[in-house]
Amino acid sequence: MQRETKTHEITVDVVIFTIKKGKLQVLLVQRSKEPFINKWAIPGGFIRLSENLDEAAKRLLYEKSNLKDVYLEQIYTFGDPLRYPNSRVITVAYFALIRSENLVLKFDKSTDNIKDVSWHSVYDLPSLAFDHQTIIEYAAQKLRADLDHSSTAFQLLPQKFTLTELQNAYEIILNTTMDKRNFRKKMLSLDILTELDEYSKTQSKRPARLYCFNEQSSICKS
Amino acid sequence: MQRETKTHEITVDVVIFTIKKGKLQVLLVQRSKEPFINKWAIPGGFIRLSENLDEAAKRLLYEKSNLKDVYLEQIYTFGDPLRYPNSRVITVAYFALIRSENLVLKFDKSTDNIKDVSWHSVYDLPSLAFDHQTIIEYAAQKLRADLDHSSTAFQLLPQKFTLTELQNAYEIILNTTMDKRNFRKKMLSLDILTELDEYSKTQSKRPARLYCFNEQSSICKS
DNA sequence: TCAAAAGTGTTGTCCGTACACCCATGA
DNA sequence: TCATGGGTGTACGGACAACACTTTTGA
Repeated sequence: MQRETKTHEITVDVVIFTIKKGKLQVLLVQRSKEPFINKWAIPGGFIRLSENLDEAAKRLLYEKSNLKDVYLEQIYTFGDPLRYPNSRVITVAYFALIRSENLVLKFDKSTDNIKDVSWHSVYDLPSLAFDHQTIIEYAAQKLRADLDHSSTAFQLLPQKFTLTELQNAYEIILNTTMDKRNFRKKMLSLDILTELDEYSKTQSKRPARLYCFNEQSSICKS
Repeated sequence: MQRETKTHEITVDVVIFTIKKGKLQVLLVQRSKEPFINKWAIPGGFIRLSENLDEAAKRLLYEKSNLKDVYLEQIYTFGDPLRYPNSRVITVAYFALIRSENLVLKFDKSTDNIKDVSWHSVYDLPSLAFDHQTIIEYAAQKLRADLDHSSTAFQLLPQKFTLTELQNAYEIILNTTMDKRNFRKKMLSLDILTELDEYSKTQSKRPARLYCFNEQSSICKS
């Protein structure tokens, strides 16, 4: 990180959320060099001159997770002069939502200066580099605020899901519990779900009906 | 603006809102040089290495309006590679709310490269430089979204105000009309207003009771 | 036949909305 | 005395919250 302290640098950092093992988790990378060697951090990187901020976030996400077509949202821009030691780095924070089933972690230790990559529950984070603790808190707060007003939760579920799975996602994100009947009534009244003629054949006792999410009232593919 | 195109630059732009003549207005500056000579723009500028983003916005606001202690909120960060001709400038947009009564416009034509400064209704904007039209739309949208959830509207009113003035502010910002009885009932039920033993002595016929806003339930100074 | 999760309705409360008239004052 | 804006209450409907039992299946 040789640089003079005369200029600002600007990065994009991406808080990657998934639901895994019944918990809301974020993808963290462990740094293999100073500053904050061995500390965990959210993935990020510099913005190329040719790309806009969303594209930069998308590229970083692809580099880490191999995933495209992921839900991404800008959260906030952090620019405290002291957030980065020995240089001025302003970062535009994003969050991404991915279905953990799809994920193939992909990282290159030599070029990325990363020692390890893994998931961590948002309620049990290791010691984090920079102001990344704050960024994750902002991200989680925005994710929760988004839940009501959009199609956010579906981004974390497989294409076909049961109402119980959907409710679990809400409960995990909001860290609360909800009444089953009220939840179903509400969801079904929103006209955003298509009832499929398929049932889950999982470990449970009674098979549950599967639904899919209609974005823009298009019919889900069966 | 001598620079190479190899680096990003980062600025803060501030959409300054006020209510004036019954309209929601923004402060715009007319550019006296290229690019976009003669076009109007929202005030902005570079971030100093020693200041964080909020401080930069605060300073820019002070330089333009002479006001301190103003309500400021980060909106969004815009970074399209083409938003600025011939260079890459990423901007962190803020909005500010000020009481127009207090305002003394202050600008220095020679150093600011500004030809003129004036207020414009958000519904009747001149042709704007860069992507500033988009930024103002984002700002107005966020301002409207904030109205319910916080003390936002009070930032645009004098310390003591009548319920009709408050309602007018809401109506102007949301570009709608509201029922007087319902509005008053709602506002009074929120426990955020202190009823004063004072009445407006303005042009109107019957004097109206004045209220003030209790931030954190502190008593307004009389 | 049992265990485990799926599925299903009703009731009360609260909040938002619609709606019209009298009051106090200055000119 | 009149014109102008200030000030007030009620009734309806929709949304949300609380609450418990039956059904279906696999083991």
